[in-house]
Amino acid sequence: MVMSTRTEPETDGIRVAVSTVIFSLRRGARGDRPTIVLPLVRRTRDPHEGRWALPGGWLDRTEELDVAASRTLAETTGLAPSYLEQLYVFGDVGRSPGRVVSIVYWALLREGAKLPADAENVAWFDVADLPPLAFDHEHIVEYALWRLRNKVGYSRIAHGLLPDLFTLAELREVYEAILTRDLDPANFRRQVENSATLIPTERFRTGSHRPARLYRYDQDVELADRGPLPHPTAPFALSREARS
Amino acid sequence: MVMSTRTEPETDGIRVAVSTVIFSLRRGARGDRPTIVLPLVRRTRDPHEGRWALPGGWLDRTEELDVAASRTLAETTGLAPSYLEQLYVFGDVGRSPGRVVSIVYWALLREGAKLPADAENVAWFDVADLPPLAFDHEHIVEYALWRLRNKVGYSRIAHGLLPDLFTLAELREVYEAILTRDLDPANFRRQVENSATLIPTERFRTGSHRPARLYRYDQDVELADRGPLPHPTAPFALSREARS
DNA sequence: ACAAAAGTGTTTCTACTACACCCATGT
DNA sequence: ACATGGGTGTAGTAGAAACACTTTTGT
Repeated sequence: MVMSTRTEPETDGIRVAVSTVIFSLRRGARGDRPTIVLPLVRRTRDPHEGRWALPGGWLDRTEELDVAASRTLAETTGLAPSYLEQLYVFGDVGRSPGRVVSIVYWALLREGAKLPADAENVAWFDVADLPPLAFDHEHIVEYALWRLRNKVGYSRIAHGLLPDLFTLAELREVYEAILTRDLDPANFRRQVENSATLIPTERFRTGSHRPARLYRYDQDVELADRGPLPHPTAPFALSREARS
Repeated sequence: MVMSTRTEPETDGIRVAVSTVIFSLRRGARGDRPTIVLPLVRRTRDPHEGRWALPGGWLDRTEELDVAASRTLAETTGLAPSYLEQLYVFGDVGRSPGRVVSIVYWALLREGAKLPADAENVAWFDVADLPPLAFDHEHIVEYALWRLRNKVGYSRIAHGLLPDLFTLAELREVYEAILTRDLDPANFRRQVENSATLIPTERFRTGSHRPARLYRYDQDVELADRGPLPHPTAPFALSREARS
C-alpha cells in the first residue's frame, strides 16, 4: 500500500449500490392488450422516505455484480429472472446524499409473476402510469424502457416475458405492449416463422374461436446477443428450492 | 446513520476506478487501408507491473463519472475526445486484488492525434496486434470493439475519427477499417448521401487523379443515439486552454 | 348461420447489392 | 494517351408493409 502525506483527491467513501429494473407482463380484461409492469419498493428510511423506488441494495465486497442484482430481485419478488443484463451506471455527484454509484441491471420475469405473500411495501405498477419515484429512478426506468424497446427489434427478448408455451397472438401482444402500437398479425407470423427461433408443438389453445397452435422456445437460441460479454452467473435458485 | 451490532455483509472497502478505451485512426503508407489504434499505458506498479493497460484512475468522490473518464483521457493523450460513452462496468470479484469496480468508457479521437512530448510509458497500438494486457483489459477492448462495430452500422459514429473536412473515400476507409472488409464505393456514396448527415463543400482534395469533393459534418446531427440518457458533461477543455 | 380469430396468398414498395459505365485529373 | 480513383446509372434481389382472402372454431 502506497501512503502519501500530500493532500490528494479523496477516493474513499464512495458507496456502490446495485438496483434492478424488473419488467413483467400483466394481462387485463380478456381481449385487452397486456401491459408492461414493474415492481417498486416503498422506501422506509430517510432519503425520499415514503417514495417508491427500484429494488436494490448495497454491493457486498465478495459478491459478483449480477449475483447482487439477482439477490435483490429475489428478495423483492421471490423469483429468478428469465433475463438479466447490465443497464448502466448512474453516479452523478448530486443524485443522492453522499457519493453513491448505482450499478443498474434490468431483468425480465415471465408473465404472471406473483409477489410473495409476505411482501410488504412492494407493489406492481404499469410503466405507463408510474408514481413519483425516489432519486433519479424515473430517468433510469425511462432508459430501461428505451433499451427494452430497442432490443425487442433485433432479438428474441420478448420471449422472456412469456411462459414455456404460447400462441403467436400472445407473442405478438407482447411486442405490441412493448412498442405501444399494433402489428399486422399476418406479417408478424411470417417474420417469427422465418426467424427460426420458435418450435411449433402439436398442442393448441382452445376456448375461443379457431384454436391457435402453441409454440415453444428454441432453447439453443439466446434471448439476446450479448456480444463478447460473458454470460451472467446463474442466479442461485431461490425459487426452485422446493423441487423434490 | 443507522448502526447495527449484528454481523452484516461488508459493503465498505470497495474501490471505484474509471478507465477508457480510446480509439483513433492511423493512416499507413499511401493507398493502404488505415488502421484503428488505441493508446495503452505501461504499468509501473504492482499488480501486473510492466504490462500494458488501459488509461484510467481512481474516481474522486466529487468528480462526475464522465469527467473522470475525460480526465484520464486528457492525462494520457493531452486531447479532448470527439465522442465519449459509457461502455460497461467490470466488477468481478477476482479481477484484481481487493475489490475493484471499474467503470469503463470508450472514446473516439480524431485522426492524427499525437501523444504529448512528455508522455512516458504511453504508446499507440494497432487493435489487430495488441500485446498481452493487464487485468481483464483484453476482454474490455474486445467488447469495446464489438460496440464500435455495431454502432458504426446505425449511427454517424465513424465521423468522430475524421477531421472537419474529408472526402467520401476517407469516410469509407474508416468504415472499412472498423468493419475489416471492403465496401462498394458507389453504394457507400449513395447511402451516406441519402442519410442527410453530410454537407458538401465547394472545396476539393487534389493531388491524385480526379479531385474529390470535401464534405463536412452536419453539426445538428448527433454522432450516436444515446436514447434518453443525458449528454456527457463537457470535458474541461484541457486541450483548448491556449485559445486567445 | 354468423362472428371472430387463425392462418395463407398476393401485390407493392423500398432498400441494398452488384456491376457496367462515364468523368476528370496527374503523369 | 492512359491509368486511376471520383462519381452516375441500372437491373436484380430480399424483405417489409398493406390488405384481400380462406379456414376453423364457439355460440
